[in-house]
Amino acid sequence: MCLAGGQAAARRLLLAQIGAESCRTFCEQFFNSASARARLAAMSSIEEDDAFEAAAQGSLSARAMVARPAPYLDELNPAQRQAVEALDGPVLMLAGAGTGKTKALTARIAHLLWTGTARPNEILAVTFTNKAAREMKNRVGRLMGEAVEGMPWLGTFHAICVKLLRRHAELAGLKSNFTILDTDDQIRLMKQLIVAANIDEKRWPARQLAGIIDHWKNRAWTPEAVPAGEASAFNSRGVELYAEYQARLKTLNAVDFGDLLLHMLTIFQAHDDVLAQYRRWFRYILVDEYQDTNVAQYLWLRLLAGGHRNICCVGDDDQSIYGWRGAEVGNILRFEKDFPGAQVIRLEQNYRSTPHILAAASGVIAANKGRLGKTLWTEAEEGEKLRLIGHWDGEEEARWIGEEAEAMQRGTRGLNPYSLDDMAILVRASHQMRPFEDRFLTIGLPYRVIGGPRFYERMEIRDAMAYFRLAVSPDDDLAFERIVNTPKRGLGDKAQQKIQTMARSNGVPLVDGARLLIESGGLTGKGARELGKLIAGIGRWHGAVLDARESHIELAERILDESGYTEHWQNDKTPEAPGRLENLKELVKALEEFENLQGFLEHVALIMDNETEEGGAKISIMTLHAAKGLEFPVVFLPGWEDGLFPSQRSMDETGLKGLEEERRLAYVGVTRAEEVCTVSFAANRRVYGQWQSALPSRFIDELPEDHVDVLTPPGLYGGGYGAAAPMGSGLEDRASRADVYNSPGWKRLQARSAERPVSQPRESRSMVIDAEAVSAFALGDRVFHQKFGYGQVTAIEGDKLDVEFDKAGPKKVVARFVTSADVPF
DNA sequence: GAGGCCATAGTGAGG
DNA sequence: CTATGGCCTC
Repeated sequence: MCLAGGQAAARRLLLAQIGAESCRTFCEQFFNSASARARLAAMSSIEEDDAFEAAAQGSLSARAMVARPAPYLDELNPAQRQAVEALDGPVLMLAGAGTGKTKALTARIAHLLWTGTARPNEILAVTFTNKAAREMKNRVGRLMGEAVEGMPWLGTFHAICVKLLRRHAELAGLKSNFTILDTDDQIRLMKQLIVAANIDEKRWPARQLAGIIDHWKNRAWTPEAVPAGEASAFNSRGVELYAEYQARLKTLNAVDFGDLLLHMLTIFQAHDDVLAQYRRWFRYILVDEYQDTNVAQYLWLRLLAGGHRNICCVGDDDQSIYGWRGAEVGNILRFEKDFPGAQVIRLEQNYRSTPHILAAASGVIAANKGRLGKTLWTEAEEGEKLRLIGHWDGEEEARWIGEEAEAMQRGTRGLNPYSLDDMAILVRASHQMRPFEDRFLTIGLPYRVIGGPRFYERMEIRDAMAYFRLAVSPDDDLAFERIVNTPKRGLGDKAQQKIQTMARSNGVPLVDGARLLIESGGLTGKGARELGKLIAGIGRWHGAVLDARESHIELAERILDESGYTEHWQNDKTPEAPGRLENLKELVKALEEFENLQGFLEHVALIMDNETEEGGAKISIMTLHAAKGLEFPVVFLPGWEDGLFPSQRSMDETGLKGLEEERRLAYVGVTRAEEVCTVSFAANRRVYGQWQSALPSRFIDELPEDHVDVLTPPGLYGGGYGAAAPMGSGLEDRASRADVYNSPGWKRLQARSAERPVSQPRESRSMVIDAEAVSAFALGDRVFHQKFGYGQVTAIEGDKLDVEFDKAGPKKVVARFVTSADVPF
């Protein structure tokens, strides 16, 4: 846009030349020469659409010019190859778990490039996560032999929409430098609106409103378009608040995540010329994880693909697990209707799991109705059956998995040792992680939690970011609100109220409002002095940003020091303070990868992962949702109990639909495993401090018997399970204990275990110990307990011992939980 | 204005 | 049971 005329003409010429080259040379140049990359990088810039179109028009259709066969095709199986070579027209690639979906998708991109069918910038490839986008970029690069810097339109829905919306911001009533609010900002904004609307924010919390509005945006409903049937939402005032929220965002020159898509969708719908332009640009469209698309994304894709219909969607209806987030499985089920004549290609050869694991997964998912249907098969060796084990309570489950992980790590199962990195524990809900963390901490088993609170969501990081945001744009009111009294500047509610009033009555941003307030003498004393310093600071930092002489890293450090924020945490004596200072250092370090603060902020708004990872091998703990797309040789699936998994709440909310989504989640869980998959459940679990019993999950009944191996834990059934009740747990009184054993799942489990020969080749360590343990102790014996460590027996009462532990002091313990300290195992 | 106490709530999680 | 948030007191 702002190129000097001569330069622009030169670039036009250059681009036209590229277009006229044979595609082989083109690819070679593009991927192998730095200058060609630079040219393409320039070409991909959003500001150069004139040049872009010129190039597109001046190009030859070079498709037929390939002489050499493409190298990546040899690595594909027939179905994958078919999916890769069907370049024109609508294609639905139904790719089961572990069938080489990403491989096919990236090969398809490579094929588009290699055959000269499309240039890198004519391909729109959308994913849901940054991780998926990154991986795809890397893999296309590897196939083509170089990093792909010239694929500007490979990214997440949101990242692509940001690029587009910056270009067309004015059509949505925004300036192109709009800010992107995160969830935290949104909620604070809504809270203000709720209070302003005189609604009791206790009964109607902002979080809930945020959820409703998000839901509406996912359905592509603008405030005007929300159907009347939804009007009762949020005390009947949901739509009204939604409209106010949107208006407020507009005045703040801000958007939330949902808006990124919705604004672009409305622009496409209202401006034929804009839509037509992008239909010309994006000649080939690829969509990953199509089963996860919501209505807004679906409509967006349909509009863009509407002309040429060169759209390839990849997905697996059996892995649709984001219905609660607005995803519509219907989108994938309906694909052939939406795009008549579409080719449907099924990828069914699985390269990940053993036949037993696949069969178990298929057995579970078969119970769902309305599937497109796939039959996964594999050439892999038979391997082990899926293992099933019941436990008395959640702690025992955690203990057993800990021991099992250690055993597998040592290779004592008669198999090769596995690294802890090869193992994962997949849970339904994040609170299930805790027993494992507790257990692993006590036995010193290294673990990592995937998907915990993320780096950029931590308080100190968000505070620091707010300072950076103010330095870049001083009129960022939400950022100002966040840090005006952080660190404490003696500016409480009342002072902040005054600033708000002053700003609003003068129609200026909060910083200016604050300045006016001081000048008018409306604020005095310490507060005024501190506020004055803050305002001066913001002015200075903003100057430094504009000036750009100082490196942005030094500037960032200076901002944190001058604002007193670093000092604030240095003076803080809570145990978290050192960690927070560490995080701030990390943040500054992260700046190094960017050229300036603006670039960094843009990046962070869309990318929130925390990728710092060091240390040795660790077992991974994560939710089933977080595990999608990952694979591990060894997978543990604990907590398969009705109510927990399938989740009661999910079933209550959406009935059969919810249950089916839970079942798909089970399918996702099992199919993460390559070699060993262990499902477990506990008869009792402490939930919010209360003991609750549960029946084994109905999904356990759905596991086909021929592919399941029932492991018999010691002391749970087959006699003597009462001994396993932890002391003082209150379980002794539980009348419902027997009920557990009346469920079909349990009976089946017992029937299965009865079929098994008495001695099994693999017995857990505690089983062996157990046999000796019951009668093996005498007063004064040295014993070892997994939780309490070493100690000495001071009394014996049946199967209960009083033990004086060296570290933990006197405790009553059940004999089978201790081992003789003299006997090494 | 800040710190402490009490009440309350508590799936899943991408951008 | 624990984390968070609002309210009340100093």
